[in-house]
Amino acid sequence: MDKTVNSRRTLGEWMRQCREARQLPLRKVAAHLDVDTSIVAKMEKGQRHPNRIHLQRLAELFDEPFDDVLVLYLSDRVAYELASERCSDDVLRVAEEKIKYLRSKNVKQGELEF
Amino acid sequence: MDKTVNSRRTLGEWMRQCREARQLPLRKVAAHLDVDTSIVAKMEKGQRHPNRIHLQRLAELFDEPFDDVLVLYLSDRVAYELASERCSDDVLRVAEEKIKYLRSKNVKQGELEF
DNA sequence: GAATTTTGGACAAATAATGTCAATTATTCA
DNA sequence: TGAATAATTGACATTATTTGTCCAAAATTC
Repeated sequence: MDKTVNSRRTLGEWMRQCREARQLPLRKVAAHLDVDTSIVAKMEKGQRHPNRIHLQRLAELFDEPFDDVLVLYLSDRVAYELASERCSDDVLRVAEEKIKYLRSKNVKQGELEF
Repeated sequence: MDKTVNSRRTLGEWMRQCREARQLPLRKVAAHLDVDTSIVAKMEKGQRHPNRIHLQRLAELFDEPFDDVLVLYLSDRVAYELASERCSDDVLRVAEEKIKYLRSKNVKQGELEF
């Protein structure tokens, strides 16, 4: 649970730390992701979201398991969405139940349609 | 936590149950929300998301505390987003920490910008 | 079986997200 | 210092996504 990658850090901060640890300029990461430098700068600040392909490339570039990066990414989305809401704890607990519920419902129907 | 409203039910299912309990046609709810009937039908199936104003009107129409409806709504969004991901449990736990982190960061900066 | 209700899809309008570019600011280091 | 490189920022066009309306077809009710 307290994996080094994911604990109390945003995806952007993880990116920046990885990049600086390797002394790479934004340009290099940008080239690897095949986007403009400014996009990477914004990603590191949480102002832009990488897509799945970006995540894969980040994982390979920074030598991190893809799943960990994915968790980092998804939890970012949830966190940014809920950070300004008073009731975020309730939301997370209810969401956990609801996910189970949705899955069981879809298993019953034999189809996945999220 | 296990409030009647929120436990293991989607927002749409809650809407439908409330509506049927009162024997209202979609038309009536639609009028109250000021949208087309088909939108309400889709909301009940989770194919359309109500906005904040809709939530307020739903709360008053079905006589439910607004905050409960809000939790129902937000947890729906999270659940639909994560239901198809393998690692949703990790995501929720990391997200919880991250929310605290984001808040403390923004408190320090003295500004809210989510 | 007529009237009402519900469902679903096509469509246009509104909104949000994405990436490129260029200009400005900051940092590095010779 | 000052030239070169790096980082930040905002404007902009483009693309996706979301939203609601309208309409026609099913389904339900009575």
